[in-house]
Amino acid sequence: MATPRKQVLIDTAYRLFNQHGYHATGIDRILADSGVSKATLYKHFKSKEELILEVLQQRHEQLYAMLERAMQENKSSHPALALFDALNNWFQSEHFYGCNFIKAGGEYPQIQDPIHSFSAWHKNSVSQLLSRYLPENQQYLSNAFCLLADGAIIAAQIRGQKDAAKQAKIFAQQLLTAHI
Amino acid sequence: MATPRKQVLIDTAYRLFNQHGYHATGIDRILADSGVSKATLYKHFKSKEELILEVLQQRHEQLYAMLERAMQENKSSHPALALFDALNNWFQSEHFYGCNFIKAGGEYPQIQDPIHSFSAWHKNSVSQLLSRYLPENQQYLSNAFCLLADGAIIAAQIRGQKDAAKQAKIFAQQLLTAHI
DNA sequence: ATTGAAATGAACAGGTCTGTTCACTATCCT
DNA sequence: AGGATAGTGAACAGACCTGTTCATTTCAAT
Repeated sequence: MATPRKQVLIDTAYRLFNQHGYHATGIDRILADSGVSKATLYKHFKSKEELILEVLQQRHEQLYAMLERAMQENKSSHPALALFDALNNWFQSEHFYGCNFIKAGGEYPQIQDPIHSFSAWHKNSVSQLLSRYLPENQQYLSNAFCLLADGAIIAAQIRGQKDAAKQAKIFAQQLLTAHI
Repeated sequence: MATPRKQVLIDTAYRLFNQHGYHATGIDRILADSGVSKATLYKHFKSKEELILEVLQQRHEQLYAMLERAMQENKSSHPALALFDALNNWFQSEHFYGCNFIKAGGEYPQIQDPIHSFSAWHKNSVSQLLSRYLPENQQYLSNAFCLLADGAIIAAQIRGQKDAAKQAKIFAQQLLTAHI
């Protein structure tokens, strides 16, 4: 069963946005790479912005599910630390181009922009997910883990520091044990 | 004494890049806002890319000098912690739109791109500056502080969490005291 | 007052951008 | 067989993009 055209567009756009950025990726390039006609794109999405939002929406669902699974499986000493194992796997993969939401929030800096506010919402929901896997008396560490995680993403993306997640995990561990 | 045209262009471009991003800011908008003619721009800069690089260069010098001064003045309990006080001041200012270098590295994702590699170089030089203000036996904390700092920048920029630097400072303090 | 450097304004070239429209085709369901 | 659904290809509009060119103006230093 062939992939529906709409999904082909989303997948292609996702890849191109990652490789080249949102503004730098034109509609025509997405169409050429996906082999879909322009009329079809504008039947499924009323604008480029809507396509971007759907790409981010799907990416959010993937990521959220992946993190939740990782923390439930709990291979690390503490469930919340599994976040950094997941990050590490991501950084090692060929398809790591930084965080979509950080980059989208950077390219659309106005907080009232739907793309920016969706990115903010995503980051908030990850923070809340994290706090569900921290004990009652260590809720405040959710913020620390978010800082370390986003910092690691930046280090890996900008500086090419692919071991950033491993380092972040060590520091997160130290914070956990510092206050038991 | 009037500001030279070249500097007017750099200042205007800096503001517009911050407010709207690099791709989203066209040359014509920079010219209109600065009141400089197009011929003059292309006498001082051979391309838009060169203008971006000079904007980043000046920003790097400002930032680096500011951080070095903050750590030398050393109003916090530990010189390296002054980084977070500086970040906090920045986040509170009206002119905070996130880190130029993170956003530039996001909009120009190819590591061989001069804009991306300059951003990487900037982040590395801040990391080295930091390690100069950490004792011999705590050098590894330079990485931790970088992660916390960049994470705080993202939290403030994307999520509007303006107290991110204050939180980051607390966690940095805990890491410092955890290993004395 | 003259010269020379610096900047201007305006037009132009050649692309690229998003988004629209329309006649036509392929496919599946009944 | 007939009709609905989905997609194609191509052309078009109108705006915006970077970068070039050149005749003209401004202005400070000599």
